[in-house]
Amino acid sequence: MKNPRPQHGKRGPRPRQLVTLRDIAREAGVSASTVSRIINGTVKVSDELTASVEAAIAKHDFRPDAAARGLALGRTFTIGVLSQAIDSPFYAEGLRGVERRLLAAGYAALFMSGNWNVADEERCMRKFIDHGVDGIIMFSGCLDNAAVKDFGKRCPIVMTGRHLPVAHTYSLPIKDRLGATLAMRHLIGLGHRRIAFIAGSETHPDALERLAGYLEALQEARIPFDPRLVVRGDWREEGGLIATTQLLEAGRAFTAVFCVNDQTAHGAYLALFRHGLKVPDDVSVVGFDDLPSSSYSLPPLTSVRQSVRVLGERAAEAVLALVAGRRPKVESPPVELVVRDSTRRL
Amino acid sequence: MKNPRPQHGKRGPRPRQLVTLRDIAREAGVSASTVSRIINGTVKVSDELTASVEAAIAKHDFRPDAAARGLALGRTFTIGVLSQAIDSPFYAEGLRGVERRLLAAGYAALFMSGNWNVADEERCMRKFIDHGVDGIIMFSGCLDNAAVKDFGKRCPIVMTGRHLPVAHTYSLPIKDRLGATLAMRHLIGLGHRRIAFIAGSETHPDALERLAGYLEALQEARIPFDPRLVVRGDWREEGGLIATTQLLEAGRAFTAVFCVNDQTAHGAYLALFRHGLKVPDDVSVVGFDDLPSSSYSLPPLTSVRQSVRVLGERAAEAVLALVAGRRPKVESPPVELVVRDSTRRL
DNA sequence: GTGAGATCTGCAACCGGTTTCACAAGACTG
DNA sequence: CAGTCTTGTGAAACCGGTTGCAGATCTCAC
Repeated sequence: MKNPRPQHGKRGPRPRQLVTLRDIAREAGVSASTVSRIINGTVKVSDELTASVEAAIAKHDFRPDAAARGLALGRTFTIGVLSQAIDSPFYAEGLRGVERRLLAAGYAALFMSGNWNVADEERCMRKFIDHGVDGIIMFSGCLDNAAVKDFGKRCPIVMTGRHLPVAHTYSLPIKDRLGATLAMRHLIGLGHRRIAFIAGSETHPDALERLAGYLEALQEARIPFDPRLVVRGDWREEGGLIATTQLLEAGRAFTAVFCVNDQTAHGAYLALFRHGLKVPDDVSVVGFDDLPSSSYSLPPLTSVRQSVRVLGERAAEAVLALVAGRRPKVESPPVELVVRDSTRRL
Repeated sequence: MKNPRPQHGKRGPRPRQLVTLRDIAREAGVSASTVSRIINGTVKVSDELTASVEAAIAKHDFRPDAAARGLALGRTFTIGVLSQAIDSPFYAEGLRGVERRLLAAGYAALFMSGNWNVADEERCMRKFIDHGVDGIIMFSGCLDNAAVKDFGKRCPIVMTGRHLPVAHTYSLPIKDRLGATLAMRHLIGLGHRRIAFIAGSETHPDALERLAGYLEALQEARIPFDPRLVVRGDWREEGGLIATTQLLEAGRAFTAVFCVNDQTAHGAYLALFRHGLKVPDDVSVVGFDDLPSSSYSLPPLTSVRQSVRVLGERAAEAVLALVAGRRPKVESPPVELVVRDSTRRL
């Protein structure tokens, strides 16, 4: 005699499957294989049987068990998405894009945050593998290439930012340098010569490239580089606040600030505000990323826009292609400068 | 003769499991059950065998297949988390809290966005079920009670905001009304009498409760309610901008604005700015939620704080308890008013 | 009427773990 | 030294889907 299925709360963790494919098969008077075929539409089944099976499915609101299907099929229809912090407005935009695209394809996303440190990133990646994701999207992580390559052996990976020539891996570059020069040319075109730069972390590739763009634009305009106008931030408001305060208190003369990203610019705003300086009357400010909130800052911020949301969508597109065994054919979204009210002609 | 395992890109979607538990067993000269027991520590196994099995595991970097384990165990160690939008700074904070707590417990989170509409929410919930999540966290959804109850039959649910008396369901109320009265009392205490309110959507329970708090505080102070001072927003910057502009252009006299949330307040800021009004000199503004960015708005925003991150952590705590068959013992985080520079005495 | 071909369906073997149960060996008791 | 109790291990049966293969039925042509 078969013992009854374990009930909910007691010991059995889940009530297992309430109703299984074989239950449906029995009820409809067919075999399990037929039910499976009808659900997946893999082979033509007579209308008669289809109808009776569908009736049984509807009656019990049957949904095939994900784990069982995953086991049989060898895929879980889940993609791991690694960002640095889910509550960073920058990454959030990207995740949004990823989510949309994946959902449309019937995939779900497992989001995890690397917190800007290697150990956490590694842990996340490991967890992705353990959860059996079909693919991984990495938003410009700090994991070294060898490690990524290693994970790449277990499942396809799409990276934004970095380029990595590994099989079953795809890279979606971010046009950091170009974006930075756009911002700088804008300021220079308005007559600014003393332009400060609030940088990101010293190791992050995106940060380095943006700095490179800053330098390139200066050189292009034959403006001598003054290292005292470059201060390190931390990608966040706080860093921008501290760095700008530092510049101001050190008495550095500057008429404009280019910030490595919008959050930094918001911090800079506050520092300027506290020192009684007005944007753009006293100092012009340009950001990078064009966060949604930036069009609501006071004054609305001029910023470099490379839609992170679109980047996310494309990354999702690419990872789906990899999973399906196709070669992805997607490009990074275009970069442009969005001019608002935080910059003015000298 | 056994045919070789399918290779990566070609036909088989995934390379299946590179190395299985039975492979390890064979290599270590033991049975599969022993390996399983060693991995999970369910039963004591002799040190000798343990050592040789662990060696084999390490050698091949073996990781048990999630789908297979999920099938056998009846759980997937995955929790579905429904918010309205992953890129909303409000929800992002909550998701962050959820993520932390779940990760610590070895669970992963499947995040999905309901986009403030019932159809999407329902679709998300269905997807959660299809993916076999062990539990669900809903951040104040708009799904009706009956539907939630229905999903509750399939897996445990924790809701924030709403209260729902259903088995295997737990609610974590948000102290909307109390928070709103705190904000209002602050303004009234500063001498304001003409206080506008920018509301949220008309149906959302949180929005209604905050409105109720607004009314309650007015009544408490014996200030007559002027319906023309209440305008509907949409929880976002844009709604705040439009609503405030409307108030200003209709020539309504007011000395303070209480906004249903911080994003709305940021929109209000911009509207006031565009009309040449200064905060707090001309108009005082109070928000709700105390988003991280609010301490960087100009001027820094006075706001009601009920840590959404902590709320997320507690929700995660609760859902883990439910999954384990325990009764959750968690409470909503406290509410307090954070006074910054956007309000002044009349 | 029979054979070839096409179409539909069921059996049974898988996917890769976990767990019940039985059994063997060692530890204790009397 | 027989008998009971513990303890460690393996064989085999699950979990709930998918799918290769073979057999059944039906069509059509000669």
